[in-house]
Amino acid sequence: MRKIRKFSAPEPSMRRLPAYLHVLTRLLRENRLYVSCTFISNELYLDPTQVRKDLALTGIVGKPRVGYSVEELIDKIKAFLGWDVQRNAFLVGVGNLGTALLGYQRFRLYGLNIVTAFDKDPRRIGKTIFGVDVLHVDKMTNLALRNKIDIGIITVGEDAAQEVADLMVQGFIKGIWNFAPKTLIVPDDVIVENAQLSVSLGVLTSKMKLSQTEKNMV
Amino acid sequence: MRKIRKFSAPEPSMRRLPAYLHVLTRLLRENRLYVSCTFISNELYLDPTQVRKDLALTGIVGKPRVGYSVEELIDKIKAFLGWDVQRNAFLVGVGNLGTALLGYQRFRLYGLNIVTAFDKDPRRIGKTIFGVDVLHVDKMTNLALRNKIDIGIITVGEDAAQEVADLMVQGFIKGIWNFAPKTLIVPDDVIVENAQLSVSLGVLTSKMKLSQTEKNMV
DNA sequence: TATTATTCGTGAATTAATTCTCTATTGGAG
DNA sequence: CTCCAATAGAGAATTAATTCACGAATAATA
Repeated sequence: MRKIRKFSAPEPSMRRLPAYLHVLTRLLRENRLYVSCTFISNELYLDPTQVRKDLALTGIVGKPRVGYSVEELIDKIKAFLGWDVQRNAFLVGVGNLGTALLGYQRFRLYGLNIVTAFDKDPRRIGKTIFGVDVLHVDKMTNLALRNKIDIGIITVGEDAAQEVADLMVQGFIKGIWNFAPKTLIVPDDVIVENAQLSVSLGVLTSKMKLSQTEKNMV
Repeated sequence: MRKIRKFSAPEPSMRRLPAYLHVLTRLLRENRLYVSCTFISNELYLDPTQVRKDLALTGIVGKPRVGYSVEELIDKIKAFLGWDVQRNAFLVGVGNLGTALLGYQRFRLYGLNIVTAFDKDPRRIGKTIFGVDVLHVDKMTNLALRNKIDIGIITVGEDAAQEVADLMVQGFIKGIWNFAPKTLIVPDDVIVENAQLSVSLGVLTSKMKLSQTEKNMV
């Protein structure tokens, strides 16, 4: 029996999907037509059943003894991640990180199209960075309403983050990608994904510390 | 009975700790001496028991009816995350993202000190970016051996990532912070933390898609 | 054509993480 | 001084995620 599409997926699974895509695009370049869970699990040091269950989320159906079609699998994963459609985004905060994101070509692969950037600093306003115009943040809400913007990227400091989020909500932006070290308050129908660098660094340094402690004990 | 320090911690807990720190440093600025789990859980929309268990990982002891000492809690969390000591780091790949990381002042708060940057592109070598010298990547391994480098930050493309990781391993770097969209192969005693932007973006766009589907059904 | 090895898919078992429930403590109010 | 309300802490119960075990399908091989 076919399972009914769930409205949520395990977040750990979602976080693994992009890694599968990296392996798969390489295989596509190498002109491989089929791939098995076993192969992917070896490449990424994961349990094969886990890979199978993750891939099943996308609705892919494999052939026993053969595996999955590489091309089809890529399409299904992209579709599952929502990377099969283009999404227009506004970016607020053209500091170092914001600038880097504006220049990150790879976002095209994920359907992310940064349309315009915003800032408060007059020295930045009026510039064009990697082909993206920088306007005053006051203009954002109205432009978002007029142009149907899907995603708001917040790369301002923690002090301004909530304020910027409020403006995005007013502009009917339904997805916020928040790089500021601040927990944002938004209505229920707005999705916030936090992408603080500190989280990742904390996991690394914490693990380094723990492994150091372990070594001292042995 | 006092629990013996574990050698590992739930990764979801580790990932929440930096958010606690954001709240706590704000409270410290506001001169608050004590804070309860209930307060923190309200700020961050988390379950109070979850907060309590997370904080317990750090070894903090609270007072009933009062809560935890803000200052002490900050120190314990920082210690648990390994942010109480300074770690020297090399960064390889001075593109947009690498440059942004070099200019990210906040890393000081986490004890991360980027000593030198490396690249292969002759146009970048010899420059000084945000006070950090850029050298040819061939010099990295020897310099790492001589200077005792704790962390290697990889901000090169996927094609060069493994090669760079190998050089870091040769230089006795025990922690790798990998921004390249590639799964790295390293010895057991080296810790790799992946920080691909695509993962976070995938969670956001995937959730946006799922919430859209849900809406269409209702 | 029959056999074998590989792989998918699924349900069960296990392990990890979260949430619930209760007890003990303690500062403040009456 | 006594009672009350807020809170930490710890163990139990629940839920989520991972891993195990096995049956069914199928391409390759003898």
